[in-house]
Amino acid sequence: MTDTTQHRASIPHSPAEPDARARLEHAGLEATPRRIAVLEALAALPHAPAAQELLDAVRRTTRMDKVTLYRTLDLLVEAGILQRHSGADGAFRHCMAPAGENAPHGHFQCTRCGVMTCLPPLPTALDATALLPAGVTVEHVEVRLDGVCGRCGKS
Amino acid sequence: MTDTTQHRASIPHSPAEPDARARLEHAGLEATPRRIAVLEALAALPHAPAAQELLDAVRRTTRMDKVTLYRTLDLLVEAGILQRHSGADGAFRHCMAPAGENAPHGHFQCTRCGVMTCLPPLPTALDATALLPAGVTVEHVEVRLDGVCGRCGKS
DNA sequence: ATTGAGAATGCAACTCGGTTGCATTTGAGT
DNA sequence: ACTCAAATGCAACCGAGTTGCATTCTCAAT
Repeated sequence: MTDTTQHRASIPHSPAEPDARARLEHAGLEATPRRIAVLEALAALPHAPAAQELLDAVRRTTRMDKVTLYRTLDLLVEAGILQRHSGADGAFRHCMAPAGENAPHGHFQCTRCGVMTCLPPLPTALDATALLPAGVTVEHVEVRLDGVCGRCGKS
Repeated sequence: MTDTTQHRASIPHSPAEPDARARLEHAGLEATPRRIAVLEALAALPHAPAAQELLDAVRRTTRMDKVTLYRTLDLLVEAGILQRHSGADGAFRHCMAPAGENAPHGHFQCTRCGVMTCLPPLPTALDATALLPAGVTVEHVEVRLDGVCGRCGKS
């Protein structure tokens, strides 16, 4: 049968595609169409989207179930390709992990529109470890500034 | 009918009760039994509990619906008596707001047992505002360190 | 090109934290 | 005691994220 369906993500290769594929294969993961689509959609967004927003973006090019998205996000976070951050609304956001692994960055989230944006790497590296109770090990530092973004502030 | 039920929170006044009552009245809120019970339970806990854990604690002395707890927490956060923080698991935790309002504190959360503990006030006051995009206003700073606590680290 | 095994995906149903609407109860002020 | 607004309980709901299982896809070995 001739394949006139849109079951396959037969998008003409976008410029970001080879990069996404490379990142996946470098991490030892299969470079499947959905995973590439997720990475491309994420790279194209100027902020760190919630799962639903990311799903909407991916679906403009690729058919994908929400469960697949959640599993893909788990996988990519596990592989260190993405970072996961908790929003002030209790939903998670994801963004590309910066190249310099050791340069953690914080986020700003608007309490009105909910958009979360990445900040440049933190200069004053939190030496908060000095404040910790004895015997603890820190694996991850989360810094989030909540407030009102420029656009919401005007209206 | 004779009232043999435990509908009323007829706990013999605990030492923390007058304080809780004072805080509520100072904020212009009715000092109802549930609100006092929530504040007492929270003050008695050594960490910042999730709603379910707090509800369990309150129910050891007072009958309370979960909706009432959530509404009470909203109210107390709004009044500045409590602080709300996002856990790494997406659930909120609440703790007493420290006396010095201008001294924000961070939190440590164990990724295994989920317990969130308050840290001393941050010494290196985040001057991250310098990193922010133009036009934004910051209302709240959230700093969370995720890792393994002493107890979980041993086992 | 064919095929077979394991990984990836979709679908449905579910869990869990939190919320909403509405009826009932409580409690402060008369 | 009476009244009326505020507080509470109950049931039903919502959205984010998860689980189980059947189907489809990938890739490697023929």
